[in-house]
Amino acid sequence: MAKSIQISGRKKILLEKGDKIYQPGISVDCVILGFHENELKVLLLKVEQGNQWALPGGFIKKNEPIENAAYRVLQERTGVQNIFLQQFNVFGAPDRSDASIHQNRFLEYGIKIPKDNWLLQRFITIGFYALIDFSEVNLKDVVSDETAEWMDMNKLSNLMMDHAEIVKKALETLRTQLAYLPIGKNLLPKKFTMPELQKLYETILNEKLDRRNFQRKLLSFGILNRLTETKKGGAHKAAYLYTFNEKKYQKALKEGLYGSW
Amino acid sequence: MAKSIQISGRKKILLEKGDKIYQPGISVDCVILGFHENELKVLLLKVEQGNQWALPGGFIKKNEPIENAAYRVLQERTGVQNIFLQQFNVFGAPDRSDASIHQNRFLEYGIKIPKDNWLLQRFITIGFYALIDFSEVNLKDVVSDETAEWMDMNKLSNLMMDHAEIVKKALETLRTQLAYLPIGKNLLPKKFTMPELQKLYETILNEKLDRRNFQRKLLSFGILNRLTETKKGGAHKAAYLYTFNEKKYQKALKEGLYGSW
DNA sequence: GAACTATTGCGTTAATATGACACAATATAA
DNA sequence: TTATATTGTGTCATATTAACGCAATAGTTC
Repeated sequence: MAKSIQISGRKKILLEKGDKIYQPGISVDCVILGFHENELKVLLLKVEQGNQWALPGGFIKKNEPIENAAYRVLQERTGVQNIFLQQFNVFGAPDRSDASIHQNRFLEYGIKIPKDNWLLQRFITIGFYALIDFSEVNLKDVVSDETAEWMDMNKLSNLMMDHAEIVKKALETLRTQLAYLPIGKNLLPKKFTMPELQKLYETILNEKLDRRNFQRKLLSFGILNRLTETKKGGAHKAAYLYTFNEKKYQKALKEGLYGSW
Repeated sequence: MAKSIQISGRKKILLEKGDKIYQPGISVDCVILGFHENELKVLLLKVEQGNQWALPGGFIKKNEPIENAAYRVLQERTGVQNIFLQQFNVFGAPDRSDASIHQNRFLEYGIKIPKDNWLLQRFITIGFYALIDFSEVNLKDVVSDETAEWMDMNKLSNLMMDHAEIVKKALETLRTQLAYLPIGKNLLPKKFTMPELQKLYETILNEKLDRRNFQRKLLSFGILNRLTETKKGGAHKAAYLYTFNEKKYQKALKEGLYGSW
């Protein structure tokens, strides 16, 4: 009970005086992607009212770099350190904001809705996508009445506002980046097998790939180290384990996998 | 003289009451690219004080789509209709803003600098890049004391604030997009020759390309129509003129030039 | 513990794309 | 008319990609 009041107090301060701390009219929203049981997952928060889901988001402090704000959101929700984080698009349709949630909160507090309250204005949001290792995530509920949950990318429904569009754009961006960036590292555990990596690619691209050609292509990038260990327990021939070669991986991140033209 | 006062009055209103009209703390900046005499050009504005140059930028009206704001800037400066316009990155380092310009303007007007004036706050800017046909541009000076000028991409200097970084990022984005988007259409006149198109690619990529292989590749995309006309007057063998096949071009814009994977 | 099964590692071949270059055609200039 | 630089078209060797074969093997079944 004490905790609830404390949280409630924090929310109330944010509601009424957030504009003293944060940049007005701008937010960040994170499309946090993980890979589990051959499914691409998105981390979503259940909003208090209704049966809707929202992307984890936040505001930018008055003196804070934007990436930092996105990183804060990630830390609060997942606790994961090793994260691939990248802004991909700004969403700013004039009617995208939905003030009703904040209005309802005023009603909860029994406060008359202040027409010029900062949260009731138009918000432009900067979309970030994050790739993280599902197995390292410990879902943290910073705010007790918000439930964080992994949802199947293919089974999303009831996303609030324009969040479905944001997720869609994030996935599109990831697909194009896949062609010239080494993507697997942040989505998979440190050690992984070639079939696992392939499943990840197939899931993102929503397309079957030839096992042998896939292996040849990824090895040709020269960013993988094959270990002597194999992954046993899989009821069939054991697959070799791989790790990313950190040095070459970083180089590929900067320069891309191809010389393009 | 009357015009100058009128303009001055408009500026003063923007300065003092812009926050009633525009979203606070957010701007758009446009990297307007043109191609002329085998050079990639950027449209820049000379700022009043000092010997500095700035990207054409503007603010977002309270009920205006972001793209619209960028488009307004383009229209004001160039008058061109057929434009490729795309947001590519948000720039929001806390120290990127430079309030001194606006502060000086207050001094000009003999007004004591209001500490909480909206223009003196931190601004986050959304970078757009635009590709336009140089030959169609009529540089318009909306504000009489601002000079708009095409500058060589390779000879930029004295850009204000973080505008050099913004231009750099725009060029990087253009280069990667070149690999899977049909770029030439908006940068060239309706009719153009293969050597001209090649020069454009070479300039953007900063790299020599083989004439014959280039032609084969671009024709293989199937987005060009060869006309029966040739471009004469070039002191040597006349080159065929081409146009973009509008239908196939639009399709390629959406789906990319390759199937990627 | 021998046979079975699904999966993995490693390889081959044909089709396609790319890179490097040769040669004939031609619009202007000399 | 000839010279010259540039364009249109084609060739060939090489690299990359797509499609597929076969032996090895971890666990399962009997």
